[in-house]
Amino acid sequence: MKRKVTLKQIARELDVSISTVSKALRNSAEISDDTKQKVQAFAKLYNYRPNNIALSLKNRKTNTIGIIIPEIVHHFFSKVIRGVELVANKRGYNVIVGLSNESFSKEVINMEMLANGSIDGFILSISKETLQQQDYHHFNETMSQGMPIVMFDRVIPEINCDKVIVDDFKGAKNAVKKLVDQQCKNIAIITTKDYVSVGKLRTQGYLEALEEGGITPKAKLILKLEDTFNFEEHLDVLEKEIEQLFKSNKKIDGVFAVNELYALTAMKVARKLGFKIPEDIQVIGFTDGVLSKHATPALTTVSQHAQQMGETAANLLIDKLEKDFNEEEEEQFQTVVIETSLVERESTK
Amino acid sequence: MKRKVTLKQIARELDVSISTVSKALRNSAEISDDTKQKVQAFAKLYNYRPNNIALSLKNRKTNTIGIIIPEIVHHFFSKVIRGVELVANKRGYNVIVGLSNESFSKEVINMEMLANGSIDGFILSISKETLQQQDYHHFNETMSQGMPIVMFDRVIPEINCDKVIVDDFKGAKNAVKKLVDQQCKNIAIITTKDYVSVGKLRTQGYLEALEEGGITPKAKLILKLEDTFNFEEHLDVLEKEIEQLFKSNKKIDGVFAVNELYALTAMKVARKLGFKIPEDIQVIGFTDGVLSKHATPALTTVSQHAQQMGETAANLLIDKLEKDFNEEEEEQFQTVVIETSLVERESTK
DNA sequence: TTGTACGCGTTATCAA
DNA sequence: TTGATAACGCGTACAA
Repeated sequence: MKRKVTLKQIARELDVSISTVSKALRNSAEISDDTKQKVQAFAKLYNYRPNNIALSLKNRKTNTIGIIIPEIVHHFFSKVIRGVELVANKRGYNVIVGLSNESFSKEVINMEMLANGSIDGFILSISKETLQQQDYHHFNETMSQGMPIVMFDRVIPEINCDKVIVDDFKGAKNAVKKLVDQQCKNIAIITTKDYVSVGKLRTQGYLEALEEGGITPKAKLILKLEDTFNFEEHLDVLEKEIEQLFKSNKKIDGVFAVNELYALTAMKVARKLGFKIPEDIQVIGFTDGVLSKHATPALTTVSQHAQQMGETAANLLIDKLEKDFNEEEEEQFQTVVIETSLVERESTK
Repeated sequence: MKRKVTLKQIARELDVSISTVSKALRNSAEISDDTKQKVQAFAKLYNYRPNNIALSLKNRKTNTIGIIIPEIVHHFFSKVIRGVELVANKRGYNVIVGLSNESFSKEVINMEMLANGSIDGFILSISKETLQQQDYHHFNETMSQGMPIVMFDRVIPEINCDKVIVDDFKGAKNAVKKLVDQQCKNIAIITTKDYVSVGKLRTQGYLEALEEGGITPKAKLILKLEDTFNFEEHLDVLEKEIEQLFKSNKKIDGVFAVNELYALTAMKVARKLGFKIPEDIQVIGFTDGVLSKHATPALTTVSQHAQQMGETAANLLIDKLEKDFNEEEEEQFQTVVIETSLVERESTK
């Protein structure tokens, strides 16, 4: 079990100095062709590769991006990672993943762990608990130490950093507009409590689409669910909530759900209650998941273009990392909005 | 934009030596309480944290695990990552992710990149292209440099390393046995070409279950699909293949599919052809995905316990990393088999 | 009780 | 053309 070969070992073996070896390997003009040949041949034989850690220490640059997400078993987030990884690799960076598991403390710990020299910058989406507690000191501290952050999807307007977001408002509005155009008169929305920024924005889009369609929004058609509750594991609770919605509003003919699970559950409950989709009730979800495509009927959705979000975030971050610090007068932050698109499937007419 | 504070800066500021600061922070008995207090207070004020990279270089240990997977937008793999991350974090390690995208060259490049000092060991699942080409030099080279590898799911028997696998054979056999017990007489299997080891093993399980059930396997009930082809994006091709299977074998009353997509597509096609599930045809899939749970009807599956695989792999790797090298005479490799379990839903009686 | 020196692996600068 | 030295940030054995 041989260790990785180092410059020092090559130097000793060939009876030259370390710096000669280093220069020879980088094809420096200072070194004679003779020595270069000798060194390079030896290095090749022993498969020499510079040690990344040593380079990181010397250059004070790790060429590694940290990505902190609330959950990885989730199509949206795994697609974002794929996008980040794609761009990162292309531009010579590695990606190190931290999961907050929607917990504030895990988010903080993970970030501190990585911020101590392991990475050059963060790409992250804020955990629900953090959003709820509104404690953002760790973001500000990280940035004040000169480590850039790019936030995506779940972002905070008050924090000064690059952001990549979906146009939640417009995406929701277009979706609901579609329902209005299809002659739906009683359109319900299944959404989250307002502290989840995306839930709030999507609700606003819903409201505006109704207004523009000449429909007066009704409070009882707005179902706001506590999103910290783990519905994935307690589907029955979710089903009851939605069943209640349908039962107390028998004229519902359209549903806009702010995520995939809500949408699918709505379809399931509706069917159970004897409604036909899309004949009696049309349903649209807001998601990038796989469930929609394979559901029966296949769900019409607002696509978020998750991979593109990841790519954009990675490019923003790396651009910042590689920017020449001299030329910039004032630090500039951008917010890139990724346009959504409506993917029409079978749950709408 | 202040940089991260280092021992050196604290030393200069307090007019003591670097090592005094270092010792004071680690609460060494050598240092006077007075100095300790002073140093610790200052460190706290400036939020001093040791630089991970420097520690890695010094200790020749990064406390980071590299995980290489073929694809991240996939429930099985993302669940494995979650398992790895969970254990890794608990034991003080970070996780750095590399995607091979099912490509041999990307797998090699990614591994080389990480093997040069960035990580202490690998957890990986082999790409399809690598399996097909049967070129495993990069695994052997990595290990010969003293970097341990734990393979999961897609493994190679000939390679000497720790492995975590699912009992594909038994899982498949149990599933098919279930169909036999339910009085299915014409059970088809939708599987992959044999170079994907899991496909092969699952096919063998299928065959043995039939034998034991007193059913003679028929070649025309075995559909082997080219798995390098991207069915997810060309679903119509997959549908045609399966439709063909049903049409030329009208008596099919049971289907065992080696993955989620095949199973769902089989259900879809069967329904299209007028069959009822599970009345006319019962279907079982082999997967850990979400689609199964939310499909209509919900799909009975062989669960692989992906997260547990990840946890097991991480524990194996870290155990090896932290093992005292003196006490070991001969390097021992283990293969841990994770038992599958049959999750019965609505697609079987 | 404090400080000096060294080494982890690399590169850049300067001296020989 | 080659080599010695310093530096990146840290911890520790040893000297003062």
